[in-house]
Amino acid sequence: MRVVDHPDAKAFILHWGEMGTQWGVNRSVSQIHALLYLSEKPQTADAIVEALGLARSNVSTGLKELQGYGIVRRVHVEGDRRDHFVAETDLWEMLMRIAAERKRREIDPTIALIQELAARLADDPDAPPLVRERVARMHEFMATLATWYDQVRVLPKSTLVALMKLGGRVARFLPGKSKA
Amino acid sequence: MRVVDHPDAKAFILHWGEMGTQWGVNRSVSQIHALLYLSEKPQTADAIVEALGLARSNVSTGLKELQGYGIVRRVHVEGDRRDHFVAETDLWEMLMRIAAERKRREIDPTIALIQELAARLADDPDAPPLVRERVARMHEFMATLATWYDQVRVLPKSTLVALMKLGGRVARFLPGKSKA
DNA sequence: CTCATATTTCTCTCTTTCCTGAAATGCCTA
DNA sequence: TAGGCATTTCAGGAAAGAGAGAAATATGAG
Repeated sequence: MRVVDHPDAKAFILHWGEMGTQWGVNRSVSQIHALLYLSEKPQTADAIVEALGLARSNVSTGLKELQGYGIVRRVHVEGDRRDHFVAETDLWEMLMRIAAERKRREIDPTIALIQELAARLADDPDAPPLVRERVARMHEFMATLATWYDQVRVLPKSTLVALMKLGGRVARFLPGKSKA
Repeated sequence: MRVVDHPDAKAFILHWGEMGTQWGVNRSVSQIHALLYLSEKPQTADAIVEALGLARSNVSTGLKELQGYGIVRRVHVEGDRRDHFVAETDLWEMLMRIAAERKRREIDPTIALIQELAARLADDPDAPPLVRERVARMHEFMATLATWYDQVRVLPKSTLVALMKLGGRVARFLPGKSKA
């Protein structure tokens, strides 16, 4: 019996697909990911085609995209020539990889562009002062976030989990916040 | 002279629009936001129409959406009957509000659904054990993140900024991590 | 090396989303 | 409360994106 035959599994996959579309990921890609996440054994592209009712070509593209994010990988199954695929099941790992890839694709180029705009505006006597300032502030803000992210991403997963469990209580450790 | 007449300001607005599309926000909405962010004075809807070359109705809808996110607000200008609009210029505030709204619209309903699925699967003897487990783990993971977020969002902005500046060094404060 | 099978690429169609212009509604002022 | 100006709603058309199927390419076994 296929995973997709269970109504709750199906509901999960469909919702995951919709969720994807709201974050700029195409529906098929998210659905394929959800299916693999719920699958016990590595799945062939054809099994995915059958389970989700998508075109073979579409599944191929989707799998490539998911591998690009590093959250799905190809595995070899003994005695079968076809490629099989499995999803990353550690959710922390999954989140970190998606974040890393979206930063690389979208955030980093944005920071680079804004930096260039800020630099040009700084030297331009015709630039409206407020535009100059706001673009500079935006660059500074995004660069700060990026730096923070780069530091946090390399922490061991166990440390991240511990920090998360700590929640708002991390604030205690700041100077002048020792009480709470 | 309009902000949009400066080439770098225009580049900023166009890029912001594209960025929006990649995150599921429509191009016009993001462009309107960028324009207001760079504008010194409150702008009328008609000024936005003229600056961005959009239809009046489209601008109206976009402004409503931005107000829904809480990052643009209507202001009254003395002696002018028309509505004027300004963007939130504190970038921390902006980010937090966008996060809050997207959580409310997309994440919370997702958690609710997955919780329900997990509950049903737990009672269903026909549910594949692995599906049961994976859905439960997904719920747990998202709920943990949501709880963390709820705790962090209420910290004063100054505390958040301080924590960010601390970067990876927060890890020092964890038990067993005193060195570093 | 050849054939069979698996995978990817490409183009065209279909769907969805976006945007516009017109009509309707709301609101202020006289 | 009537008239004008401002805003919103709505339905149709345009643009963008997703998906299907056919053709091309790659891979591996014999």
